[in-house]
Amino acid sequence: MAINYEWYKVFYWAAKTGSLSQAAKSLYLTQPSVSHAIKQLEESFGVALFYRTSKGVDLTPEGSVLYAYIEQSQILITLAEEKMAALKNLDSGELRIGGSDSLFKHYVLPYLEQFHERHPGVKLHLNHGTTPEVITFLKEGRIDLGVVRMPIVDPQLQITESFQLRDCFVAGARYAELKDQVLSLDALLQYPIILFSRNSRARMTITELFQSYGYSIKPEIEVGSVDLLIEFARRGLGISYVTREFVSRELEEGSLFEVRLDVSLPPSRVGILTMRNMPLSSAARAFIQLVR
Amino acid sequence: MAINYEWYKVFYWAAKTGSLSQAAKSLYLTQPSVSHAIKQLEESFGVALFYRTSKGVDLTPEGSVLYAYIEQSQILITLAEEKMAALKNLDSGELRIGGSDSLFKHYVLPYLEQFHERHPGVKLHLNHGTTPEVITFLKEGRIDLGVVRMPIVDPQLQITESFQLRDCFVAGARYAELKDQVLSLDALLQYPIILFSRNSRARMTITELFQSYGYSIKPEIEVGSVDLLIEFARRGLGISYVTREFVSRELEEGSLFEVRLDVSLPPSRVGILTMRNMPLSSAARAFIQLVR
DNA sequence: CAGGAGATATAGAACGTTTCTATGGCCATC
DNA sequence: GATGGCCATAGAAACGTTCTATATCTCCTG
Repeated sequence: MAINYEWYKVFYWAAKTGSLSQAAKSLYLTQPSVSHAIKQLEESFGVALFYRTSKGVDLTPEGSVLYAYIEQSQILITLAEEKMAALKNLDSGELRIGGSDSLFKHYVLPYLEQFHERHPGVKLHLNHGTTPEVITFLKEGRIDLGVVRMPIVDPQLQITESFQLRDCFVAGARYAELKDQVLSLDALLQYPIILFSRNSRARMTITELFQSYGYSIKPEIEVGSVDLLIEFARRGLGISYVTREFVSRELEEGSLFEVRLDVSLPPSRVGILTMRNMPLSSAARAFIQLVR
Repeated sequence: MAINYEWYKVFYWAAKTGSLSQAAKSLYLTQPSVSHAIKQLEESFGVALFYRTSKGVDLTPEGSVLYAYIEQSQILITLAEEKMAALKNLDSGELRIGGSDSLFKHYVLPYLEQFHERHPGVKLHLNHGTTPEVITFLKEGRIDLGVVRMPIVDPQLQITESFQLRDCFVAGARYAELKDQVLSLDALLQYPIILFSRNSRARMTITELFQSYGYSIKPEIEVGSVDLLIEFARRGLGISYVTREFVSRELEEGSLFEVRLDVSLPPSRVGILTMRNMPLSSAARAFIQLVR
């Protein structure tokens, strides 16, 4: 006869309490059910597991041997169930996010702080990379979600659009004369331009914009981080193309000002990427909920 | 929803094989059954356990956590089942027997040898004691079976009668003149008698026999072991009252001879005692089978 | 690009097994 | 001798697993 693992649960409680009636209570069953389950277990092994006494039941030597194993097994299952509950309640687990450094710093960080405050048991892993790298991480299962600039077109990905970002050109005190002007693209190109290095979405966007107007934008300086973009502009090395939301502090304190143009720069959104058709972890679900 | 421990078995195999179809084969189920079980487990936890891919299934991070526990648990259960099979097949386990030293030496030993040869994995424990002690051991669960002289009357005990023993008086060369005689009880009492110490069944039996004929038997010497009983008789210190089966070697080689009497001494049987209403271990069952 | 192979998901019916109630027997205790 | 607690048994009912049949998706192949 095949053994039903449920019987082990019954056996465990019967042995632990020394009473079929008690076991029945613990398991919210009736005593005959427990009696029946034990009987089937005994028949399966062809060995008696309990001595029936007037006070309850005692393990036979064979029953004791079985109990030694089953007790451990049941304890592990109990631990597993507690652990799963902890995972679901976000008392443990982990959240792995991919994205660019600048998005992390300016956009994800406040949410992460909030998330961590609410769920201190969840470990956070941040993997920075370019948008294609983030998508690869996602497809390889190395991260739970990616935070990148829109637009992204990929049928495998589930995209949740979030915050809107507007890019703009900014300059420092050195070009103070531009403060009150509205420049044409043509006029802007007379100044030294600082752009983010090639493989970024912002760079592609602005290049395409100039092309669509028949111009070609060629940066004087290329840098690899948003921080340098800002720093170079402040020091007057040129006019930087940045995301306005990332320089809000500098704009407020006046160390940078926006160079207005006579064309509008297309806004873009931050998208949260997850794998379509792949279940999300509780932590990832909770984080997306928070961001939305 | 309450978790059915059978689902863990399904989960284990699904995770182990990385395929619901494979798990179904291993468990002799159909694929939809496995799919259903996993689904219920996931619903119980409120967490996805597997990523479904075109090639099969992969554990989610949460599923991996669960698997770490469940794998151990299932391995323990497998070990338990193997151990129980070994116990039943008498590849392991133990057999605890209580009885008197003399019965062990002359009666139980050959059977034990045979048993041990057949089931070398079964550990043997011998506890010697008087008949009342053996019965106490039995009732306390310290031994599986007792080997004692009949008769025993105890409603709690299950008694299997076995070999017949006949007691007799034996003497050594010193009393060679008795070899061809048939003595009356009266005549026997003229000789020095050697008896086993008080609290033995044999002693009680012979005392009662003499009393029933109106005599009183008073030993010259009392000893505490059958070996001494034999040794003293051989050295001519008196006539010993022994179990004939225990001195068969001495009778054959002629170092002792039986002193015949004109009354017949009542035979007694060896009884194998077990607890009534208590299941026997496989080893005990096998041993009793062997002895009968 | 169409089609096949193989994977999982879903729906609904059938089957089997657990679970229950009711009862009896046993033992210890009062 | 009565009472209460314990386990075993019997039979019925309800529940849940398991099945067959089918759908959907992906990957691989001709």
